[in-house]
Amino acid sequence: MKKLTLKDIASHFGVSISTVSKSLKDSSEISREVKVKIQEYAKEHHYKPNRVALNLLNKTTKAIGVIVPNILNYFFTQVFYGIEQSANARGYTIISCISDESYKKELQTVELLGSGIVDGIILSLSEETQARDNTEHLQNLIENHVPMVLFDRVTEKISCDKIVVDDFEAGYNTTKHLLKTGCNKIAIISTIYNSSVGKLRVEGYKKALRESGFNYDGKNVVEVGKNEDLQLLISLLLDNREIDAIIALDEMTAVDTLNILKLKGITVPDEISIVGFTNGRLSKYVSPALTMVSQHGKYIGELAANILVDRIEYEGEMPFTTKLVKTTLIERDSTKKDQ
Amino acid sequence: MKKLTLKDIASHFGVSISTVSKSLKDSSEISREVKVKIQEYAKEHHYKPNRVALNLLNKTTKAIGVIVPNILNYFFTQVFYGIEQSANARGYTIISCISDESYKKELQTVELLGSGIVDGIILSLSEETQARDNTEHLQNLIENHVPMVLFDRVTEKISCDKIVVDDFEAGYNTTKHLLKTGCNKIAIISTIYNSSVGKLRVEGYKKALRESGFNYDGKNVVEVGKNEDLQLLISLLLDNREIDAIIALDEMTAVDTLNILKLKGITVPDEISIVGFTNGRLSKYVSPALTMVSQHGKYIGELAANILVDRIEYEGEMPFTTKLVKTTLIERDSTKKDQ
DNA sequence: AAAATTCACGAAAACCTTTTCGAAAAATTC
DNA sequence: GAATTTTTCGAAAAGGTTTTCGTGAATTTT
Repeated sequence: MKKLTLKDIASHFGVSISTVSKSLKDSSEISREVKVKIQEYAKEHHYKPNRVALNLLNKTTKAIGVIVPNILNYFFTQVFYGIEQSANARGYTIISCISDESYKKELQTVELLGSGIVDGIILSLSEETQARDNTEHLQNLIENHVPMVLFDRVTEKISCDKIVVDDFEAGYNTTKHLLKTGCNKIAIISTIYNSSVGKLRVEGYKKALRESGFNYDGKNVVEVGKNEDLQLLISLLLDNREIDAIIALDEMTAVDTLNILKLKGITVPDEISIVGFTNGRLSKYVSPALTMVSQHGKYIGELAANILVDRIEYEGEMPFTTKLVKTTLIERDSTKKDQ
Repeated sequence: MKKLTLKDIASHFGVSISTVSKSLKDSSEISREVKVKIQEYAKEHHYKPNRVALNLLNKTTKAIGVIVPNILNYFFTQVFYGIEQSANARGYTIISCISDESYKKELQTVELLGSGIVDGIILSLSEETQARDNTEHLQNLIENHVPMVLFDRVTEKISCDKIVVDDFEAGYNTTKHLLKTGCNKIAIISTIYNSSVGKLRVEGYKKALRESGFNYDGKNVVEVGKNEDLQLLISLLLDNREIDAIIALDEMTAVDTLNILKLKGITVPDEISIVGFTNGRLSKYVSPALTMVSQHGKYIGELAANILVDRIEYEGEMPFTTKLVKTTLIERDSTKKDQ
């Protein structure tokens, strides 16, 4: 019933455990005769060395833990895919966990992964963690010398390697682009106003407006909570102020917004332009196809995995780095052409 | 630089390892005085028991391995989400791997996970594995007494717990439904003709046709390879035969088909109806919104995790079960109303 | 034939933790 | 004060593997 161990094989042949171990490693210390019979027996019974024992022995697991807030979000799926690819290429397995945007779950997961079952951790903060600004659990990790890479949703309080999207620039650039196409009454719809990412995009947006001589109007930034009615909020927005462009900070909201505008008989992009964040699978297929900001999720994942493995495998001191990944605007049909 | 162990704490206080271990477990064997000073020291230095050592000791890891062919496919993402939820609720962590539809990668992953780092495995076969019909690696797993649950893409050659979508019935029902709406020149577009799933759907389709007195015409089943041009294949199909409905066996293809038909000036559903498989995020948002077959991915994931954990934790003998999960047709605007 | 070398294997430590059992010291009972 | 109990701690095993070192036997060298 139980798994075959070296000890089992040893007692079967009346030899020592070391002899079996060496035989299976084809060591020259063992006579040909003994080696082959042990090797054959092992192969026949599908012997596999117990990895847990090896992990303990080697003090390394060749695994990295990944904690993402939400796997149903396409950006994170892409990052995850990138991590998996790169980590695998470098001989590491992935242990993946979902924090579900919950601080508690993130905490539990971090504690679990920090207890030796992985060689390092890649993490993007849950929204609740960012809202509470409670990062003690991560500080513990650092003090326990667990290598860590933070991506996308990061915190200044922890010093470690980080990869961030240039969300400030992204907000700035998309706003600039909309201004160039003749829009200047630009609204933002944010579902992530608690996260660093959301705030940075809004800041970039403000800067672009100011630079072009338009003053920033806080009322044009609509915050949508978890169970709030987007349709209602958009109606409210449009009734109260004149709007000629909307920036939606996630893909779902961008698509929803498009549909709501269509329902209201508003033509996109003639009356109102739309730009969304996260270039996922939806935006290409709706009509008009949506202009989106790509954050290059897969690339970020690959980068994160490589940086982490570098740190795990490098013996000496290494300064922490923060990589800034630029976004790309993918122009489709929900915005007017640049003149 | 290294992690704090019981031994370190022991030598710091000049006591034995057992004393430290017991102190941290608040054992009554240890004097209050000694206990508190050790507990405080441990807390201060963020001591965490090494999980790898515990795993070895307990011969259990409280982790389950998940191998899916493709994480970018929404069905698998959903299953994954379900597994994560249920496994977590029962105290298990997930180690997730992607086989990328490759036999080789599946093999490697199975070997890795089978070596003691997880208590059980949940797996859906890669397409290549199914095409080759090579399941030796899974047989080894069984012989090594690693509990396993196969889902969606399964094989008869391995006896273990399985969860399958009733793809035969799904193919049958969608065809029946299309027939009822007045379509009887129904084509199928399959990107998964090598997989059990794809074949079953086509079989169900055949049965429905025969039952209604239409004879099955193999030429109406279009197989689309990885790099083939869908647009071309659809044109070919429509030029050669009269078609009034198309069943697409995955979501991407359904959406693509819709766009191709629109491009050709064919109205959906008046001239041609479309039904797609996998009720993901795309189908709701295209116009007309697509009628889709939902396979209840999240539910399947939850079921898989629960069955696996049951088997892991149950001591005695338990017969293997195969659960058949029924699909649901989600009617939207790409099919005509039932009369 | 004695000395040196090679061969073939076993013992034991190390990785870290928990737990059982034993034992010394302290406290209690008579 | 002697006998008994309680308190408090340590030694050791177990989990599975790898690796270093040691040892006896066989072989080779002189």
